[in-house]
Amino acid sequence: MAVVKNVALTETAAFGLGTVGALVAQRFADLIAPLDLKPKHVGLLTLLSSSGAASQLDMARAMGVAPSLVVRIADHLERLAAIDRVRDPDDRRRQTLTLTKRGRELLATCTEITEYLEEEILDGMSASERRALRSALRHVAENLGPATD
Amino acid sequence: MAVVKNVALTETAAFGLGTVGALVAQRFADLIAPLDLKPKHVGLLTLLSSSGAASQLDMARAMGVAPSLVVRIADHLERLAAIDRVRDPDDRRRQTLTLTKRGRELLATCTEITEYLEEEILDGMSASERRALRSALRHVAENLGPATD
DNA sequence: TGTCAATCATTTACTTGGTGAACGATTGAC
DNA sequence: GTCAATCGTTCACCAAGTAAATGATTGACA
Repeated sequence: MAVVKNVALTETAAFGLGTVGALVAQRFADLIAPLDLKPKHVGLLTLLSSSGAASQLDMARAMGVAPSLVVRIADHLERLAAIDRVRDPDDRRRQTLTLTKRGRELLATCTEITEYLEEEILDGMSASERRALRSALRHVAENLGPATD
Repeated sequence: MAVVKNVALTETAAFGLGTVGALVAQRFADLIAPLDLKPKHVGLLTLLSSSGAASQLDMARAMGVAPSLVVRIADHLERLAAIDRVRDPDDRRRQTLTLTKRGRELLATCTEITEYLEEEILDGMSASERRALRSALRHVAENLGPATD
C-alpha cells in the first residue's frame, strides 16, 4: 500500500503556491467587496495609475484578457465614477481611459487594504523571512514568465 | 503627482502570492489537461488516496465545495474509471468512493507532473532558498487558515 | 410499529467570469 | 476613393460554481 507518497505532494512549493495563492486572492476579493470592486477592477485601476491614460485594447493586452471583458470592467468603473472614458480625438475608434479623483481615492483605499492584508499574511514572520519570501516569489515569477520575453 | 506609490503595491507578498499562485495553478492545469483531468479532479483523487474510502459529502466538506459539484467531479472520474462508486450497504443513502487501480495510476502520473513543475518553478534557487519558500508558505497558510480551527 | 424530520445524492435552474465571432464606426495604405 | 485593418461593443456561448427542490433512505420516538 503506497499511501505515504501523497504526503510529499502537498508539501511541494507548487502545491503550496497554488493553494495559498487562491486563499490570498479570495481574502483580497472579500476585503474589496464592500467597495463594489473585484480584483480585475483593481487591476485595471492599478495599471492605469502606473501607465497614465491608455486605450481599452492596451489594458486588455496588459491584463491578458479579452477586449470584450475590458468593456465590462470599464463599464463598471465608469459607473463608479472611478475612470473617465473619452474618445481619442486623434483616433476616434480608441476609447481613452484615465483615472478620476474618485478612482485615485479608491486605489488608495485598495493600497491600504493590501498593506493590511500583507500584515495578516506575514504575521509572525521575521524581517529576513519576509525578505526571503518576496525574493523567492520574484524568482518563481521569472521562472514561470517566459511569456514576458 | 503620486504615481510612485503603486510600485510598492506590486512588490508586496500579497500581490506576489496572488499572481504567482494563479500562474502555477494555470501551468498545472495545462500539464494535466492531456490526462482529461482538471485540478479539482486531482484534488479529489488526492484526498481519496490519503483518506481511503469516503462519501461524497465527506469530499465536499474536505474540498470546501458544494455537494452538487462533487457529483459532477465524481461522474467524470467514474467515466475515466479512476474511482469506484458504490452504495454503502450500511447506509444506502451514502455513495462510497474508492480509488481504482487506474485512479492510482493517474494520481502517480500527476505526482510526476507535480515534481516536474516543482523543478520548473524552483529552477535556479538554492536548497536553502527552496526550504525558506516552503516554510514561508506553510506559515502563510497557517495565518490565513483560521477556518481550520 | 408507524410517522416524521433529517440526511445524502442528484437534478435543475441560476450566477459569474471568461471567450470568440459578428458588427459598426473609423482609420490609413495605396 | 476604395478597401482592408483596427477598436470597441454586443451577442451568444462555455465552464465552474452555487442553491433549491426532489427522491430515496435512515433513525428518533410517541
